[in-house]
Amino acid sequence: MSAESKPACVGRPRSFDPEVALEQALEVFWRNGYEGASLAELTQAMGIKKPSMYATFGNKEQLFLKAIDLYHEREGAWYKEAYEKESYTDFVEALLYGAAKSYTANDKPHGCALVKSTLSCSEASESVKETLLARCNQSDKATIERVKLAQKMGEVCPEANPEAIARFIGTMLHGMSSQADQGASHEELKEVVKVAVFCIEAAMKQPCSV
Amino acid sequence: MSAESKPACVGRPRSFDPEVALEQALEVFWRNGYEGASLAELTQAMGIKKPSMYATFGNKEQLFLKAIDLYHEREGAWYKEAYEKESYTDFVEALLYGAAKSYTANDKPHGCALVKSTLSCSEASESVKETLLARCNQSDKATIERVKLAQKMGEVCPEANPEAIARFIGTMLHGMSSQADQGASHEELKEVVKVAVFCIEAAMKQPCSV
DNA sequence: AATTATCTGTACCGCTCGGTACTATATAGA
DNA sequence: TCTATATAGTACCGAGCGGTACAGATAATT
Repeated sequence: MSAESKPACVGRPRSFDPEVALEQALEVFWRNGYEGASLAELTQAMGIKKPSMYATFGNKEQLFLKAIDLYHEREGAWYKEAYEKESYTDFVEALLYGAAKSYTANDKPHGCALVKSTLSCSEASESVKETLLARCNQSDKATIERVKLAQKMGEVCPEANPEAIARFIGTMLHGMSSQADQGASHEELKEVVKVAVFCIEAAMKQPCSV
Repeated sequence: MSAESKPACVGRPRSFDPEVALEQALEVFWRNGYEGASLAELTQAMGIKKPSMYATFGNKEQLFLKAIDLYHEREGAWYKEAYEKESYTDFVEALLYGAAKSYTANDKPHGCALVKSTLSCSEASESVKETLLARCNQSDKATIERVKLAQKMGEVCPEANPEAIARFIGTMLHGMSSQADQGASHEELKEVVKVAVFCIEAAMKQPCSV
């Protein structure tokens, strides 16, 4: 962070921890999306007043982007773990089951904070939406590369279209976020993943045409 | 409709067609979601002033619900067609390919109006969200029944979990809406469906464990 | 022509939004 | 103790929100 990197050892000391405040803000954004979260609700959750928030984080948009950074740090663990799996099927299973768990954690808002925020951005906040989309594209590209690797290793048949398979996985993740947001439980999402994984692995035993 | 059912042959005649105005409103809601669509933008698109809109449709919420009714009438065709297919695989293919086409039509906003609106409802408009969720649940139940029928006809193995399979299909639809909203093309969505259909049909040739 | 009923358009309501000017307060250094 | 610096809190800004009161316009009825 840049805002609190200054020692600020001269004036009146800050009476709150910016990191903790950012966690509270993230929870509000996660629950209500970027536009749905008002400054009044945000600052109340953070336990500070508006001028303190502006002095520390800049404005609502920058606060949101920093909160999303924190989201990646905190909630991106299952994502990284999936990419560390050696086999392709382990990767897919870790990704989907990890999402099922992460999207339905009891003490957090349900669904993916990124997907929710991106979808709930109206035209009024296009710049935020584009930043979020750039992040999503980054993830999509990583998935494509992972599928290409699997193809090279013979785990996915050579005729397959890696972009399409990666987008299929991305579609599942987006859909699961939507389902979780609308009230699906961890058990229900696990059942969905079970179906998806069974289908994917059945397809891998078939002569490939896709 | 109830608002324009009165002949209203006494006073000054209405100078616009409520059905046409509703179509314009639907397009705005579809593009921006329920909360993201402002009355100013709505009435401008409808070509009328706010008091005319309130006199004809009640308020923003009722206008939205009527617009969603119209959405079902107009855009629900592919959905009904899928349910008219005799075989299970035809049903699944019609449903998914129909969604791919409907969600990326050139002259319309991309994605599913229902899914988009439901996801972009913050806590401020819970009543709208619950109405939309009730509709979604209705569709989900229909899908479950369709899968159960397929199971009875021997097209899906008897050990399978119809709820899980139906929710998997629903997850695909939600995910595709999200992808379309974020810019995926018809071609890209068709590729995704191709992968999904290939996987599903491969799974059907397998001894079932799901 | 007068009356009555309905619709149209302007101009406004109270409220919330994101954002800020200004004052009071708390610390470090001189 | 006094000054400089940075934060905290109050009270406010203009803009946009959903919604409406009211006066003017347009038709059928008497």
